[in-house]
Amino acid sequence: MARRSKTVYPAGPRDPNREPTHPGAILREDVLPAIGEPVMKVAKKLGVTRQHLHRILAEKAPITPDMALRFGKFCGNGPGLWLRMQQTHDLWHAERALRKEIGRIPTAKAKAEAA
Amino acid sequence: MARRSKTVYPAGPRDPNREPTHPGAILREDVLPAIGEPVMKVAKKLGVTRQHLHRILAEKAPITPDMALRFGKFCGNGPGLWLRMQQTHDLWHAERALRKEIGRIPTAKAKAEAA
DNA sequence: TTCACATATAACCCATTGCTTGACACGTGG
DNA sequence: CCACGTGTCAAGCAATGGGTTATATGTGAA
Repeated sequence: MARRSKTVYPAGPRDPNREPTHPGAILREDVLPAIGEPVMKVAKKLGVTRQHLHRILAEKAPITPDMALRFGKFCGNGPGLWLRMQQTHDLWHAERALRKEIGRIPTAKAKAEAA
Repeated sequence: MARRSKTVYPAGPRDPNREPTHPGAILREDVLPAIGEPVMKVAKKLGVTRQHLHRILAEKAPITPDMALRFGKFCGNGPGLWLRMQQTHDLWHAERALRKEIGRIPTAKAKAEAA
């Protein structure tokens, strides 16, 4: 099993201080080992360069909708999983980067329009 | 109520031939009217230019994680909704654009490694 | 009428991103 | 040696997100 977290079970609600797992980690630690094919061939089948696949595995490139569709087909589980993981990851980083700015945005109250 | 679909209830599974609603449509047709504030002021509060907000309302700019956080705070419902809508929208378009290419990607079978 | 303020759209510019190409060092097995 | 693989880097390119400026249109008040 992958060594991504010490938490075993149950996971409980997300810890906002831990960076959400990059989908590349799952691919690197779980998926590709299970497949057992060399990265070169996988990249070829996916229709991307081996360098780009490496960068995803190194968590240096994100899973775009494009890539989610490719992995989804290749893994047989559809694009949703990969896309959601990436989105969670992105959101976590954006939240950190914009925390101060978001704090300044007021919450709008719905105007009581005509009944 | 907005005139985005003839379907009333129940919605049923997604119709793959209909383009998923762009989040800008919800903002334009439901949210902003309910708020009742001029676009200029909303843009100011969100911390973006009014032109950019217009582009979103015209469905010509996407909801990025950045913008999702802003709308999430402003609307009080968090970024998830907006981000998911955009993702669904993006995925639908990517699926169309890459249909042929994805078809060529084989589905990998897990190698039966050591027991 | 003019003025202030709003909507809505378009063109341009710029920094960033996703991905490819090409190259490099390194390892392993025939 | 050589074929094949891993892993990383730098340069380049096309596309994108967003700001800035400008223009056309509309509306209510002095």
